[in-house]
Amino acid sequence: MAEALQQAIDDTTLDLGQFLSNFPIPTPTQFAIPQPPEAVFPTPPTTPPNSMSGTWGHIKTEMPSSCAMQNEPSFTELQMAQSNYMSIQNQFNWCSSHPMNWSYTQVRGFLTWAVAEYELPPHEINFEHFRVNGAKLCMMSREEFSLLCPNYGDILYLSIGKVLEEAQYLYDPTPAFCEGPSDTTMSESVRAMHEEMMNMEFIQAPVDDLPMVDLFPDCGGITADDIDVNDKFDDVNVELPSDFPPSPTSTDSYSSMSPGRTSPYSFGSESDCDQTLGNLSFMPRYETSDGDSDHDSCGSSPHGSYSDELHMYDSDKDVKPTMDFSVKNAPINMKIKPGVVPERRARGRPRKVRTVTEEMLTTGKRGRQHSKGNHLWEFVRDLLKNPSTNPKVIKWEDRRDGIFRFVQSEAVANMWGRKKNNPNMTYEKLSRAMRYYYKRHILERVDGKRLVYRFGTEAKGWRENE
DNA sequence: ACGCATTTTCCTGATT
DNA sequence: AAATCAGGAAAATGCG
Repeated sequence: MAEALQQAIDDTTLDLGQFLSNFPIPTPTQFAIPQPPEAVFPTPPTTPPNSMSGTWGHIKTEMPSSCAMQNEPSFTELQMAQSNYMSIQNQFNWCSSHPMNWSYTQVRGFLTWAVAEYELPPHEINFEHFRVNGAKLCMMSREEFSLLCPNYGDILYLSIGKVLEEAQYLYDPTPAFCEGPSDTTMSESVRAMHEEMMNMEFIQAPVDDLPMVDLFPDCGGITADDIDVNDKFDDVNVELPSDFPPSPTSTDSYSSMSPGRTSPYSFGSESDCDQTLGNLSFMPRYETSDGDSDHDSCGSSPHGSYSDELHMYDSDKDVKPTMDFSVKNAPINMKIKPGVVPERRARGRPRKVRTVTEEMLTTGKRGRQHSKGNHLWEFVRDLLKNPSTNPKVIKWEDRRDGIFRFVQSEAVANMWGRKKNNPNMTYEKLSRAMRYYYKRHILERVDGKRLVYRFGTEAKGWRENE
């Protein structure tokens, strides 16, 4: 019995030394600086059965334990993750734990699932080649996947990324600084940097008995005040993994996932970046939306703010004034010409440019704009009906009168954005949509109370006996 | 193809 | 001071 247990432990845990060796400890500066834009890469073809939402490419990196304890994961993340991740268990029970925790058997289960899910020809995938535990699988680069499975390594690589993306929500507390300072006083560039940090995703060491790898012992070490606004990128070590796709053709950002990672847990190299950046094509911010929350490891290339800057340079739209960027280390076409004052961005919603390729890998559909049951007010109503969201993120103020309050406004926005495959959703935008409901009497104003709304005569289905 | 409905995005200004 | 509210404007998106 004890032997069997030990065997099981051996099978599920990883070699810590090896694990650590895969984590070159970045300096805070390296960590905080915005990464170059991420080439958009499609997600695997379908979300798991019963999943609540579409794709949402997140791969998290290790987070400081000191941070990990300060904030609980957002409800959105937990709920979605539970829904997606736990719903795809199969006979191997492979998704009952974090991929980093998987035994060889669970890895096999995952492979089995992937073969079925993506309709891969089983004879093309030699499971024996993947005789690794989950930790090792997660460490594998795209090239390694391709080596082990020449024709379908890419898909498997993306697939494990997808699974990690789902798994992260179950295991990952939001780091403290993700809730960082409200920053309307920050310069735009510092704000962008802060947003970049906020958008970094983190994976908590998934093995309970595995010591946390404290990569950033002082997670609060980086603050906006530490950053010289005018030197935002002066010491940027732009890092991209070696497999950073040059000149991506797959640009459906709504279905992008985590293209930049070499492995979900590894870091890229500077030289790689230099080689590839010049070939990248960039999309409008709206297009790159997934990337805001689509970051993977530190070697990846989150593209939120960085692409904004790029965008200033290649478009006369979608630019913000008062931004000052110097990207000494960036390729020439990524730099803002000195003295060029970006024009004010055009009003209205930025035009979207969409190109879809690699459709086989694309789950890719954006949440519908207004299909039945998909309206914002219905979504909000359903959150109120759901005991896992009410009262934690939204709650009744007066159940009978239909008055409710957003407890965690940004969490609700996050969830709404997730439903619509729009990671850029904010409470500000959501609330604008809410205000449109006043005219239609779906909502009524509740004066003097912030974050409080009331269902109107045209809103149905919110009453207890309805 | 077109118009409409429903957002989404951004903005300016006001209020809390 | 920051968050929120208000509502205009314009664009995106899906549906009929």
